This record gives sequence, structure tokens and C-alpha cells, in this order.
Amino acid sequence: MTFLQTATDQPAREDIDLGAVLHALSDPIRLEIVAALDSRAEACPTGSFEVPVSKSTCTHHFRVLREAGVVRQRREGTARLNTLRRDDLEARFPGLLDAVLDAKAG
Amino acid sequence: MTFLQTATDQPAREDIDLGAVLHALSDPIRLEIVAALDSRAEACPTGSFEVPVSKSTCTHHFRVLREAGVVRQRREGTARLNTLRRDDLEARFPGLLDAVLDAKAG
DNA sequence: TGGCTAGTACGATGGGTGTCGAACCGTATC
DNA sequence: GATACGGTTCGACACCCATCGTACTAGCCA
Repeated sequence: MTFLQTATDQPAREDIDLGAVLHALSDPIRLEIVAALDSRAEACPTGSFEVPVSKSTCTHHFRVLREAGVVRQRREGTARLNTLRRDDLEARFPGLLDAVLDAKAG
Repeated sequence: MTFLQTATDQPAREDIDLGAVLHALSDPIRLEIVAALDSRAEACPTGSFEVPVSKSTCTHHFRVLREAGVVRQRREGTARLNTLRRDDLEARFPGLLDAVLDAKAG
């Protein structure tokens, strides 16, 4: 009985909660991750982000992003590939992600 | 020596922090307040919002909104009149407030 | 003066959050 | 198999946060 289903506990598109998304994006490190993910536009392993926190903290932040519905994770070998859920976020909260990313870049 | 300057500790437009704004908006009660403020489009006393919390908690939420730069407060008699800082938010983070309000309404 | 109303200040409390290190797991490669 | 690598899990910790009740202040009105 393993608990490695953690990559699957992502909300369905219609279950994405606005409060959870805003909270997920309100942390500077997570916002940095999201911006980096957005600029790359390709699935990126968790460890490829230059964040000033430990591995376990990084796992924590990706979990918050995943459970909020901001990020999608899938396994590929030993790595965890992350992608922005642009489509789902845009469908549910049109313009929100871009407004936040623009605000950060601003 | 009174401490009633609390209504003035609002950030200048250029000091409004994105993380603080997102955090302020990530709470359902505060988001409800902001939406109500937006719909009325007039300065409203703090007590005129139907929120399921106590007076002191309400004060707390308005302080968070004020310190984040989302809301402006001014005294008028015994009341505290609240207004959305639409102009400042729009200047600093274009489209963000509307995206959030649309997301909530959607 | 006295009371009423609107709101703040304070202290307490329970729960969440960001952080870490150490231990562990899965997958690849030697 | 052994080792290394990428991540997760698990406490633990300090801090923040939403909430409350009580006490308080400021302004208004009789």
C-alpha cells in the first residue's frame, strides 16, 4: 500500500477554487515558480527551478500549487514534470492568470 | 497618546505589493467584502456588510484589506467609510481586480 | 450628563503555513 | 547488487492567521 498517488490529487477543472488559487499565488516563491513555468512553456522537473529553499519545502510549494489546480504534475522516470494548467485556469477564471503574471512582471 | 492613526497606514500606490493583494483577496469573507464594495460604488461604513463574523473579526479583515492597499478608509462621524482603491490597483496591476471579481462572479 | 452607536484594541486560542533536516522510496546507471 | 539522483514523507518548529469576547474610545443625540 503505497501513497504515491499524490501526483493525482489535482482538482478537476470545475472544482478549481478561486480562494485556493489566489492563496497559492500569494507566496513569492510559488509566484516565482509559476512565472518560470509560464516562460518556459514546457514540462519542467521540480528540481529545475532556482528557489532559495530546501528540497522538502519545494515539494511543499508544488503540492500547494497542484492542489489549488495551478499546476499539473506527472511522473517521468525519476523526475516529476510540471506544467501550468493554463487552459483550465483560463476556462474557469478568464484573464486571471495573465493579470497576475503581468502584475508580477510589471 | 492615542493610536487612532490606524486608518492612515495604507500603502502608497507604488508600494502596493502583489503578494499582499492576492493574500488579502484569498479569504472568502474579504473577497465578499470587496465584491460588495465594488457593486455599490460608494463609500460604505464597515458595519453595512452582511458578513458572518463578529465585529472585531470584521475590523481585522478591513485592516488586512487596507494594509494591502485594496481598500481606503476614512472617518466620518462615528463611522468608517470604505472605498475600493480601484484607480490605484488598476494603475499598478492592470486588469487584476476585474479578473478576480469576474472570477468570483463567474 | 448620560446613553447609544460604530468601531478599535487587546488577549487568547486553535489551526494553518513556511521552513528545515533526516529518513525513505523509485528509478536509472554502473 | 550497489550507488547515485530526484522527490516524497515525516516530525518538529516558529510564526502567522481567522476567530472570538471583553474592554475601550470617539462621536452623536437627547
